[in-house]
Amino acid sequence: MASVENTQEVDQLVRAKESAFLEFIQSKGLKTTRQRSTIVQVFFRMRGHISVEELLREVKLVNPKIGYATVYRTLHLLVASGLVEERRFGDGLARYEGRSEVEHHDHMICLECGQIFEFFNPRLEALQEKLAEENNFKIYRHRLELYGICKDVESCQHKKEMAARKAHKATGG
Amino acid sequence: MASVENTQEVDQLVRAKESAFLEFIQSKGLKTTRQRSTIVQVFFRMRGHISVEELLREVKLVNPKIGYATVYRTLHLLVASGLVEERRFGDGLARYEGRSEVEHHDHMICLECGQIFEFFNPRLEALQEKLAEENNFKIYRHRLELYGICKDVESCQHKKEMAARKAHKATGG
DNA sequence: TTCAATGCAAATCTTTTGCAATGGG
DNA sequence: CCCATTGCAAAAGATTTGCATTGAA
Repeated sequence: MASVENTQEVDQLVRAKESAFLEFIQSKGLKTTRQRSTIVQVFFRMRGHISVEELLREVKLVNPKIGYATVYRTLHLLVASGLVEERRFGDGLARYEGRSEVEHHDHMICLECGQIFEFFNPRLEALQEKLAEENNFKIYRHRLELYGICKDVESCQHKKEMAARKAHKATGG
Repeated sequence: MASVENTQEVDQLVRAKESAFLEFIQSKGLKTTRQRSTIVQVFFRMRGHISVEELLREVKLVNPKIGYATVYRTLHLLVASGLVEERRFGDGLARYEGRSEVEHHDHMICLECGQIFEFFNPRLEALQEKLAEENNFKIYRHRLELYGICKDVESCQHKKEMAARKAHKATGG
């Protein structure tokens, strides 16, 4: 689910993110370390909604001495810096997202294949603002997740229909 | 946050919920027990977004012998029966909601006082459906949570403003 | 009588923390 | 040099599970 990429484009993005992180680190009077550098670079080279375990696995390929604690601590710093967002989709473990965090977006989660799609709609955002206003509520942030079945490459909706038909056939005859 | 009520109306609702639960239990070939009955009755007598700990506390007032394990197990059955919904608002512990689950609704969570408000808007629902359709996605369920500051009885927005002003005054002079 | 349910404690899983050793500024 | 950071292991907090005992059907 969380793959690693290597292109010039990615290199550039990783460098930009890392220097933004260093700026944050320094602004707080904290220290730049080999471990933090490794974790940040590996993180931004990954794509998707990354769990701590997934990140640690990749980090260990670069430096096997780095452990859970440092990864957790660095992720917290990344979240504090605003470069990364923490999300929870209900399976009890945090996931971190940093690649496409520039613009806010919402999520569609496929219950069949586990894929997570991102989307954004201005009307939806506006409507939420309007509703909040009507209720004297000031929104700081929000979270919208649609859980269902996607019609992706492998066509989960198709598979689902086939399975249902098969089950019906089995019980019916 | 989770209070207990006693009115004829509530009695009736609790009885209805309990018999629905018994029906589910029996349909699955499971057994009705004193403990399950207690937990279900106490749960539906409570209001709000109930944590396991809150529920256990109330349950123990009725039967102190009942422990965490049984409460967890019964809540899972309640969720499986469709009478109760599990929610997670990001503080790392599950909350259960059963009282007003008849119609779907979304949530506004006040970051100041912790209160959780429920709301529902058909246009919002329709817009989500439309977006999903455009993306060939079939929604089974969704979750929308607005995090911010409420303007409730104690006026969190007012308190927030005062605090900011105070801080400004302190640093400014 | 039979097998699910209970209650306890132990185990699990994710995340955090204490602390001695390390290393950046 | 000073103090933040690391790495390990232990702790913490929420939830699950193993198992002997209890109790519904």
